[in-house]
Amino acid sequence: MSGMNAPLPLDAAPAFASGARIAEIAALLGDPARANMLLALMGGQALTPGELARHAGVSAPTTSGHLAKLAAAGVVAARAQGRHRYYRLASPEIAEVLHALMVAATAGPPRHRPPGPRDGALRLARSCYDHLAGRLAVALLGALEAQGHVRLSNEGEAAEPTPQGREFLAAFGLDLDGPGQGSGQGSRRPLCRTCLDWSERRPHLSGRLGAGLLERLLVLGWLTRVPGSRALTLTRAGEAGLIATFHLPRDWREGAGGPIRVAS
Amino acid sequence: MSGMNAPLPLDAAPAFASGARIAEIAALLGDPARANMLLALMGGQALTPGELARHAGVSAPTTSGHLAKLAAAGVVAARAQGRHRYYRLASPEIAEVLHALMVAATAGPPRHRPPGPRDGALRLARSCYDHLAGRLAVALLGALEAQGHVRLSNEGEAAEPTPQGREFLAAFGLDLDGPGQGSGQGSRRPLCRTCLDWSERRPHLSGRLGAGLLERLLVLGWLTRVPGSRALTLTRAGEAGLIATFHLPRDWREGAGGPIRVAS
DNA sequence: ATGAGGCTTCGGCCACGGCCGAAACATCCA
DNA sequence: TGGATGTTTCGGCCGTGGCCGAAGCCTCAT
Repeated sequence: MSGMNAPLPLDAAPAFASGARIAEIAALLGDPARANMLLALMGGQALTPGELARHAGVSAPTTSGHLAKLAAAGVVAARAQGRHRYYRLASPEIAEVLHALMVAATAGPPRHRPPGPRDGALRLARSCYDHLAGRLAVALLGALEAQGHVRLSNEGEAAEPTPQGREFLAAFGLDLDGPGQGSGQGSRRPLCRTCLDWSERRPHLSGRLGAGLLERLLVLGWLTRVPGSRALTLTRAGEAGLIATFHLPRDWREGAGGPIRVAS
Repeated sequence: MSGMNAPLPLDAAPAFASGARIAEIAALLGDPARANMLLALMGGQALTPGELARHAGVSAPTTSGHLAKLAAAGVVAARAQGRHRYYRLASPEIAEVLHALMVAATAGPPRHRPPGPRDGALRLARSCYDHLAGRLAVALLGALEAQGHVRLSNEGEAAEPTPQGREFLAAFGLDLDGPGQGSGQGSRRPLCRTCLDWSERRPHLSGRLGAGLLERLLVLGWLTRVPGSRALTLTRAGEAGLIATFHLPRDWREGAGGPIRVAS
């Protein structure tokens, strides 16, 4: 055995998940209003009850009640700030659950799935909890791999930065050894993972690396958030920067599914 | 870009998961009775309504109603066989959701988590949907790695069989190029993945390789199922075989958390 | 200080859905 | 052919929980 026997705190208590506790969480995600709120929170930004109420299409009192339940169960966490209360997903584990649900929801039977109006922009670039997703994310991972900064293995299931890649990313402003806000239990969040992009059906980067990359791109102003949506816009400076720095191919908008028309 | 641009059928329809559909699935998992049924099905065996009724602690009519709903939504699938109807989880995607829920349920706040009676046996070896989990699974992966049959990377996030390992596993009776029963949409299930063992907090093998391995171990009689439980028993022949063939360390029962006491 | 905006609490309405017992249906066995 | 076993359908009971409007708080702006 090699490094996999890292000093993980096993003693913590490996009790088994009870059906009751699972049902408790799932039931909270199982209400349309709450599901829409949580889906909005998957954008990664903390949102106020008012914004969440609009997302869910219910009144403020109803929203307040929902949020209280979600917070009590540890699904979301709140942070008071002046006159507002900002809610966010409580942990990466919860984001995992929502992600798995999204995959199952799309992979399922071919029911009627009305393509929403903003789909075009969402498919190009969006935030997924704390990292970048969409065609841009897929293309970016491709570019990183082509440059030898990241090595993919196992049919795209796994990714790992190369030594040269670490240097490159550090120069870009990423601290790969940072704390990485894992959820409790002392479990450190993995540095680099792939996450199946559920619109592109191809992997993109997640984990601490993916999160740091998105943060950096936002700070640089290369990407900007679209208010009230998970969609992200690639600025002109951003596109130029990504092409110059990451060698993003100029035709990245042309994926295997053809170019995406962004609704005007 | 490398092999990651495999011929995946993108045209299939990358519509976005709606809150409604997500809520529909989550609501189905959000009832204690149904959650317990699905947890039982996570054992990987197809079960009859009667068995599921006992697992859930509800009457037969109630169970029947639950199963009808789950089947209609594509969460479970049924197969009639004589006087019995065998139910199983409908897809790996659903198993993924349940797994994420189990992780979230254990990782959450330290609520009271009564350790069940069969915990000891479960922690040693159990089935997880279609592959092996528990301390034995973790030790087995460690042995495979030590023998150079599998290469782990990225903090245990990823695993991949080496050429030598493929040969070894083929000799053991595994067909690594088999179809692999992925769920619809032509998406082929990954060959080899790791899955965080949520009792050991360490990775073990899943994917087609993990599934094939468990199947083979059961066929050989090295592992046997404990009726009415997800627990698996390592037979004397099995332990000897694993030590001889896989070089499983003799003291595999002694994990980082100390030996496990199996309730008598 | 006074008002405005945002959020929460309270009270009450109503529907959805889980639960069971009884009975119908299906399948296998004798 | 009859009876035993497993499964589903039907009917009815009842609790849980989502929803809103009105009113109360709190925080900030004027």
